[in-house]
Amino acid sequence: MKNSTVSIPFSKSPVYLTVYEAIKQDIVGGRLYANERLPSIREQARQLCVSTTPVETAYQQLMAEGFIESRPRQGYYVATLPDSYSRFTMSASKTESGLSEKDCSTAETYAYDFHLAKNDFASFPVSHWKRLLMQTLREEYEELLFYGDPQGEAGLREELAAYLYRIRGVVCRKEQIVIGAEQHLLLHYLAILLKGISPAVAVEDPCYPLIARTFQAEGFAVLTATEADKGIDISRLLQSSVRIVAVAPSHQFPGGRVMPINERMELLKWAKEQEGYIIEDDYGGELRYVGQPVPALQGLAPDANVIYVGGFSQILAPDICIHYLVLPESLLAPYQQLRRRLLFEQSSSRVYQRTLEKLMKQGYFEKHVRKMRSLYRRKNQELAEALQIQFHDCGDVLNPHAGFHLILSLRATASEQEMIQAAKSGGIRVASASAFYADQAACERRKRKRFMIGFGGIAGQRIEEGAAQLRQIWEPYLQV
Amino acid sequence: MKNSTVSIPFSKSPVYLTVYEAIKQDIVGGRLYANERLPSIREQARQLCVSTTPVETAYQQLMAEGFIESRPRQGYYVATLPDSYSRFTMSASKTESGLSEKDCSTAETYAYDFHLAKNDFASFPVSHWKRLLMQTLREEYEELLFYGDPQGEAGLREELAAYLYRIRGVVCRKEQIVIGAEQHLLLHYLAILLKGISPAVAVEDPCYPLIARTFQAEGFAVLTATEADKGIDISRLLQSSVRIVAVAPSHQFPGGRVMPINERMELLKWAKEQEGYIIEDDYGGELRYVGQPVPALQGLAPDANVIYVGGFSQILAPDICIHYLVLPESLLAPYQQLRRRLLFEQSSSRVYQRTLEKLMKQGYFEKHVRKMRSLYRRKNQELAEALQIQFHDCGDVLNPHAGFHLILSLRATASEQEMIQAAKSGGIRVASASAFYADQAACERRKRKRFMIGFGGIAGQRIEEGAAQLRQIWEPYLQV
DNA sequence: ATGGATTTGTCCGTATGTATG
DNA sequence: TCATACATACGGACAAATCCA
Repeated sequence: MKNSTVSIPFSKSPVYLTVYEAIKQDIVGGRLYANERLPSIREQARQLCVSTTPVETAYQQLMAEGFIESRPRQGYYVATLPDSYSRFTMSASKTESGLSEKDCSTAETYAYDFHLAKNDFASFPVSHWKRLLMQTLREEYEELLFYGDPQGEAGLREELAAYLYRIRGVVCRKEQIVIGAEQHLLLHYLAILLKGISPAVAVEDPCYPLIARTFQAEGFAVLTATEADKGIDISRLLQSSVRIVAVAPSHQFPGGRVMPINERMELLKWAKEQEGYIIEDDYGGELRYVGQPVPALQGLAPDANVIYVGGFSQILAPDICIHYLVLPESLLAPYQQLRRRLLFEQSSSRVYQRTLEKLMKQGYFEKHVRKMRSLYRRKNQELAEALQIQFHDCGDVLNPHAGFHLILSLRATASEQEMIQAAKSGGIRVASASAFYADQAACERRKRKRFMIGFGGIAGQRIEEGAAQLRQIWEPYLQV
Repeated sequence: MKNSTVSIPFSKSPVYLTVYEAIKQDIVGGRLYANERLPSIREQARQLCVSTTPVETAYQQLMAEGFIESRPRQGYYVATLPDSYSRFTMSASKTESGLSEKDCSTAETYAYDFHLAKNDFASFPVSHWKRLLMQTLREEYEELLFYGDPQGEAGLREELAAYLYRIRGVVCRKEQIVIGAEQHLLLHYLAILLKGISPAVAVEDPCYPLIARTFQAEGFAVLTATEADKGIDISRLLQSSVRIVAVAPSHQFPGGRVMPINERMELLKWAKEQEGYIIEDDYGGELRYVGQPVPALQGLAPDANVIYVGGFSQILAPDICIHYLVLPESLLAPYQQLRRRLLFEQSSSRVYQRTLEKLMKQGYFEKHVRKMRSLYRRKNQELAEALQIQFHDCGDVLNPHAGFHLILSLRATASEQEMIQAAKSGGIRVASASAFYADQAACERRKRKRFMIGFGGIAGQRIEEGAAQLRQIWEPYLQV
């Protein structure tokens, strides 16, 4: 019988762990062979000059992990390990890989940042939110620590249903609303729910690609339901077997086109006759700067198969992590089934949900929406005017009526990518609109280049300067 | 030219909205035909005895929504609507449907609730959490209102990597960690990432069905990698073409089996040789009541293709909504690609992430884990003893070493469902273990029925009573 | 056919009551 | 309390289309 090499150095960690580690390493390192007998607990304890307790604990732990086994009244024996062990050494490879994190950080700084996602979250009603948040923590926290309604807090859904009716003309019961922490997640549920409907989904051209990508990942084919920049082509839908259409009727991306009422009606008629489904993307539908917000498609036919999609990330702040679906009655039972099948839980914080409910109930949310609307209206107008002045001789500002950006259409000789790079070199961030069109080649051929100029992230006073700077940088490329 | 039926009643709402609504209803109701000319702004204003402005505003809004069109210097004309309009009347159908909400509420009350999901969240370190949360709100809120790192806050991931190394033996860099608000969501990402690897995934028998269901929804076939209650059968894996295996090595569900080291080694060897992937579900891996927590499989071979899955819902509270994956290096680039393709955002609140980071950095989290462990250890032991006393003549308590529940194995004449119903009638909630086995028929045939008895949601003092009550209720079914 | 008067959509400066901070 | 901002409403100016003597 060979002695194991255990010895106890000075150490802060408990004795039994030291013993455990030492024997484990002996086994791993091949210094103790399979089926070899370990010293008995008493003997080991004597050798190490400790009591039997830590040795026994160490042996228990080793046994629990399968390193050794106990043969009652015989002793502890080393278990049989595959000989390939040494291949998997604990190489604590904490070295940095070459993987850059540039996509993660938004640390790049621009003198003039006309990016889209950069919204004016600074106008978030911080003080009210904090106060209501603390109130929730104070008054309801015990209850909220436990699992809640997987579909979302009933109170919030009730408040939301009322809000959607008042401001967006959406007609629904709170039972139709599904709360979730992320857009893709909710659309993923939806894609699964609609899997039996048709193998393809139709989207607008152009459009924000989120819905298309999510459905694509779920195995759907994607086709366009429109000619570029035109309305929905019903005959096209009828020719194909597609029975799911995704639209953004109150603010098509990126151009901001509003779907006219007759197109809405035709789409609803199509859905009714073909038993099709309409996904209504209404992100930012509250923000319209000319006249009233255009009521949602869903409200025209509350009993039709329209799924309304919205959220609070843009209008309030991303930290809220609350988005929602409004499901038609026909999808309620399937959704409940799906939930039980996939075993998902609510992904949004109950505390945040309750706080948001208070914010809405007490009217602060609607106030905030109005404030945002007027703030953005001003910036939108300033930007439109500044661009008009700078580029009136070679282009136009399109549809500056809603959203967080507008479209600058220019007669130019260079490609959009070249011009964006030039702007970037000059410290200005703008984006191309072409990326969102189905036919990239057609965009290339177009004489008129289109850029998305966001006004969310830039200070009002810097808009005019930024526009002038942009004109100067782009001067060589423009066709006056 | 026909007069429209607009009239202005006493009303709180603005004139222009009244006019807008009236004309809209006239068009919708068919009282105004397509291409019909509306009264000019001035004429309409005269008739209504208002100024031109509200009329003009109303017309603008109607135009924006596509109900009417303007022919400059000629007049406004009603647009062409599909004749099917009347079918889509604004039926404000706010009636209650028969749809019950029973699945949503957890309102059912039991005298003795031995349910699993009901944890002792009451021991959540509320005061520390609140304090740190407020600190975050005070000091970092402006920054946190904007979009953050889509993979999760770097600071939290760093802290988490250190914690996982200390407590679970997981070896990883923060770049490998992906934060998300929900288990299914993260597993959904993972399923897409692994789509090219193999068309099937192998799971343990029994196991918690979350991973299987998620992968199934993503189109994977699911097969079992074990005989019921046995270890992973490598030859079985080799026979099939499966190259993805999901396991819970530190605490198999529901029995609590710990995967012995040689099985771990063989599994890792299999993964290396077959270029397979191992998904290590480590929910509740921190909670072991006998000896130390068993280190994670991932740490045995940090450079192998092991995906470690964990979260804070069970150990802290569901409200946190923070879960995580630890990806192997081979999946980092594919993950970044996926993120750009699917355009998903971070689904967990940045404020919560930062607060959790502080909770961990300042040691409160580990303190909490230790507290939970000793609390659950006590309750676990009390329950095990109580059940042992009550049922020693007709069954056993299996493996009461970890997790939030233990298994009561009983010789009984009735089916598990019958007995659960009987318990329910007596005000006691317990669950069946059979639901988690692949072969349901085999479970039926088994003489020994298995129940999952949770101790999370029940007060320590009520355990003994509850066990006695349960014995009394089940008396008729037992085979002594 | 024609030129002037009228009507039209469109744009703009201003006033008022209400809400906000 | 007071100053400010906003939504709403008023009335007029302009240029293009239309009508009519």
